[in-house]
Amino acid sequence: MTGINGYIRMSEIESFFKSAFSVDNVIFGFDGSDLKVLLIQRGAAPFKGKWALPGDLVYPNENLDTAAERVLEQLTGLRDVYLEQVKAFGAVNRHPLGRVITIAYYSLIKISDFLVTPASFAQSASWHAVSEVGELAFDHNEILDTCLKSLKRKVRRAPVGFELLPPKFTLTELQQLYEAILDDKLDKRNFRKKILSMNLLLDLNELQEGVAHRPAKLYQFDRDTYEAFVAKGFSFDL
Amino acid sequence: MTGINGYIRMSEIESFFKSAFSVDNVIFGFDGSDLKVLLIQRGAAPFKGKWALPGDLVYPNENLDTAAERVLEQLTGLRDVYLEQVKAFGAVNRHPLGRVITIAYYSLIKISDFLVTPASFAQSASWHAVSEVGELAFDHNEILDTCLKSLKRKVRRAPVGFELLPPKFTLTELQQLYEAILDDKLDKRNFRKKILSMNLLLDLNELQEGVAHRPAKLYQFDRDTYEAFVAKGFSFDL
DNA sequence: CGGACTTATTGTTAAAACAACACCAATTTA
DNA sequence: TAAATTGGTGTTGTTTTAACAATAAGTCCG
Repeated sequence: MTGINGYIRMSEIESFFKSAFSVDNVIFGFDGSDLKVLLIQRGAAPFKGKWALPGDLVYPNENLDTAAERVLEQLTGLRDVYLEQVKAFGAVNRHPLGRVITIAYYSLIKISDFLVTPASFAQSASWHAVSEVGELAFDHNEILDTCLKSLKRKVRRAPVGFELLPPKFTLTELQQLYEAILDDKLDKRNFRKKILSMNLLLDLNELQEGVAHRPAKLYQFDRDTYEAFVAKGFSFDL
Repeated sequence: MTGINGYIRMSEIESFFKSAFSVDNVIFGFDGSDLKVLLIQRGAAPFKGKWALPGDLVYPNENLDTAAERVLEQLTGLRDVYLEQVKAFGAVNRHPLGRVITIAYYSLIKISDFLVTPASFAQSASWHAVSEVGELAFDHNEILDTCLKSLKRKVRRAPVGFELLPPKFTLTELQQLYEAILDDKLDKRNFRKKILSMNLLLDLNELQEGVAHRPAKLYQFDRDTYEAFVAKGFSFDL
């Protein structure tokens, strides 16, 4: 159906409208060696003091995606960020204060863009290596797991990894990012061959600076070429 | 967050609890040549008379998956069926009578099992070829599209196609199923080679009966072997 | 019973993708 | 100028994929 289909009485309808929904956002970042997730420390019950995914109730006149964007912006000040809906979590008792289902999203942000923390509650937000996250509030461990699996799948089939890197990056940095996400070592020569053969990287003819060894060439993701390829049925595959 | 995090007033909380959620279920079947979807004709406003996906509001103390199973069982009488959550749809105005977000699922059933229609509203349910579905109620065309895309992806990476076939089937039937889902012709020899090399089919040493031509061998999906493979990290890929 | 009809079954080959592997180059620093 | 560090590059054998067509086993009809 969806909804009110004539087979339930009006008095019953009201009891259905006693639920709420929220969005929770798994915000991923990459610091050069680890895949990280942005968590907040809860300042109020329930689960006061526990680490949790940033999230909020969805306003009555707000679209789900908009709510997820709002949560992200309130916490990081960032807009126009890569955002993907993953799954709804709706176990009856997942929220101690009532029936709340939550729609899980993940975002990919450039960790270096996250300098200030505009929202009032943000002073208690911090990055945690995904591999070292402890017990979270609510069912947030399950949500994080699901989003991480979803990211692993996604990153092999669409060039979303670039969302986590600064605009200019080296091939080694890119490889380290993939290794962190996939939790697996990749062969350097094969990786470079494959990535470069896709023609999605623009060689900037610039070199790294300030490193104590041979500087690497800097590249930039060529979004225009990518979108032209996609339009023609090209599929990224790693 | 999830929920009530201390940054909104109680009076505001109540207004959040004026929303409802539903599940909608894209029930796929296969009739030997077309991929089909089970639709119901709405008997009440809104969208009275329009075809729609079967769905219902989620009971206050009911899990999402359970609700999707219930919708399926009420319509078809079937239980223990392949069911997958796909996405939440929550545009503010998607439901004319209030804020209702819906969680979309798809199910895969053996069309031959669907003989009787126990639910009272089921007399108006019928199978429609996916390629010929017209305009549906609500945002159900979008939901159907999304579920179909999800099925196409899934069917290449996990052996779920078997859920749509009777227990005994021929390789040609299996191939036709894949062709219907993927909307693409496959090479017969390559298809058979690939499928058989996975060792997921049990040769029953039986032949088709009642066909006006050379009868084909019958096979059965070997779920035990599949699960043993999965446990060892094997991945189905078509 | 034989020929026409229909679908089932099977193998080869060339091209592409993949996996495994090691050495020299460029820069900084001591 | 030598040591340390990371950057960059090719080849080969193996596997996978894609393209392609002839024979086999039954049924049906005359």
